[in-house]
Amino acid sequence: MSKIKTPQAIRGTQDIFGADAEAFAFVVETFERVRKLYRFRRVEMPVFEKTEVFSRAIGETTDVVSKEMYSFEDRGGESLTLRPEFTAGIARAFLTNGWQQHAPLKVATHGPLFRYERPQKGRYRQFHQIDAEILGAGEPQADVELLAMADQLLKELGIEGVTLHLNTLGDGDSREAWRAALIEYFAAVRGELSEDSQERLEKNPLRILDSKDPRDRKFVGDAPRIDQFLSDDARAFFDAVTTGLDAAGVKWARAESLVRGLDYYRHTAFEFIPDEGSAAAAALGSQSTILGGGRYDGLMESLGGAPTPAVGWAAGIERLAMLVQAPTDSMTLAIVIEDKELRFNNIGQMMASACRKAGIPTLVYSSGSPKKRYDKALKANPNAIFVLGGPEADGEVARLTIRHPNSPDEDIVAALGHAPMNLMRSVFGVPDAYWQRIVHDGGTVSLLS
RNA sequence: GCGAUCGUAGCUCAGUUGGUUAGAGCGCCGGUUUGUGGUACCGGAGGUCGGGGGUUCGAGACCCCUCGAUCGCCCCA
Repeated sequence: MSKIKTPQAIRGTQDIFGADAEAFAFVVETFERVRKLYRFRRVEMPVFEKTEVFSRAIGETTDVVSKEMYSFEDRGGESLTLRPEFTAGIARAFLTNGWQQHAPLKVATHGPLFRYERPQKGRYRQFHQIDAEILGAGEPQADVELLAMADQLLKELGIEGVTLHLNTLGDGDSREAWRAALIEYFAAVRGELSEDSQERLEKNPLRILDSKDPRDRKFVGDAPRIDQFLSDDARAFFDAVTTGLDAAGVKWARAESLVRGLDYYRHTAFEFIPDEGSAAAAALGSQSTILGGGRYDGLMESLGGAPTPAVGWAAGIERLAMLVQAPTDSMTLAIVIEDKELRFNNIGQMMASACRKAGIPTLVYSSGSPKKRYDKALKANPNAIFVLGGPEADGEVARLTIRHPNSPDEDIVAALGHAPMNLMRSVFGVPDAYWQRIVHDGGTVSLLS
């Protein structure tokens, strides 16, 4: 009989547990709270879509589409793809559900995304993002509000040392003119560029601007700048965004070489990036962007819809979680059942139930030797321990010992309220005043029949 | 897709130029002690040394393949 081999987890997936899971939840909870402050409406989206949703929206030549998608055929032979991002699916939903009627529509969501990449620090094949979009809003104030929300979120998460890097890619015409000028400029020095950038020259010349290779960097400084190609409208739009951010108290830095990888971006493009040398930068390894997005006025048309201006961002939950300290649950009550008689287990469960209904996180220890139970309870670092034991003196039916392993804690006394007190009174006839004093100071209650 | 490092107990790791029966700490289980419980001590369970092949009298150590992990490149959140 051969031993069954335990299957391994899929490469690049994570089983998140413990402090990491708490940090993850803290990010999501904070996002949910902040998005409500800005009245973004919650949406739930499918995890997979027809492949064309992504290939048309994101662009066939992008890395995401050309080599990172999890695509498969369903039983009907249709090509489906696990979503590599939120925006394309939301745009599809906007069109197929007639959400034009709600425009301008502010929506927020979060969940898993999938990209077939080599995993490394802060990058996974299944990863998770929070996402916010404003659909059907062409005015720069939408960009400002969206960024103000992102800025507030990071502050409420307690993330320090991160700066909003902001750029404009101009409108469609500006972007094309700039792109043409960049190709002309870099083509002239083609042979001196890095191999990667010679490749980029064909596929995505804008990306040469933020190449890390020193062979490229020496040419980047003198490369044509978007500002030279901005139309009056595009310039006015960007000015409105920047002055709006100043008014909203959002700090930002101009990043002329910031371009975003996906085809659909127009006008505003931005990333929140840790400052060099900061603790955040160290925690993230080579991954720098924690939140990124921009305006995608052309996207709806690529999906066959009417021209619809929109702007949005997404942030990696794992990356944010690496930068936050989740608040720990402050108050815990541990109930240790010392006697092995079954009825003590039941009394312990009644006590726990009463305490939990009163809002106190409560743990019950009822397995292993009495000493082990107590030791385990101590390791949970509770504010108070109730030890429920059998009778030790004549006339006793049970005794309850209350201990404060750390220091006497007023809060837990207040938080307990009357629920356990009432329980003790009804089960054992303990007077209120006595209970109050015992809980407060620690000690033993003798429970008489 | 490319590169570097790594893979020994549940966890963190030792394991000497290849040489008897593969070790420690923590954790887990059991017990003793401490006369009021987080300590200390004793004992126990737990390993096909990631998997496969090769070299050798002999491989956890060396070689090849493979899977996985970590970090970096590309790209991205």
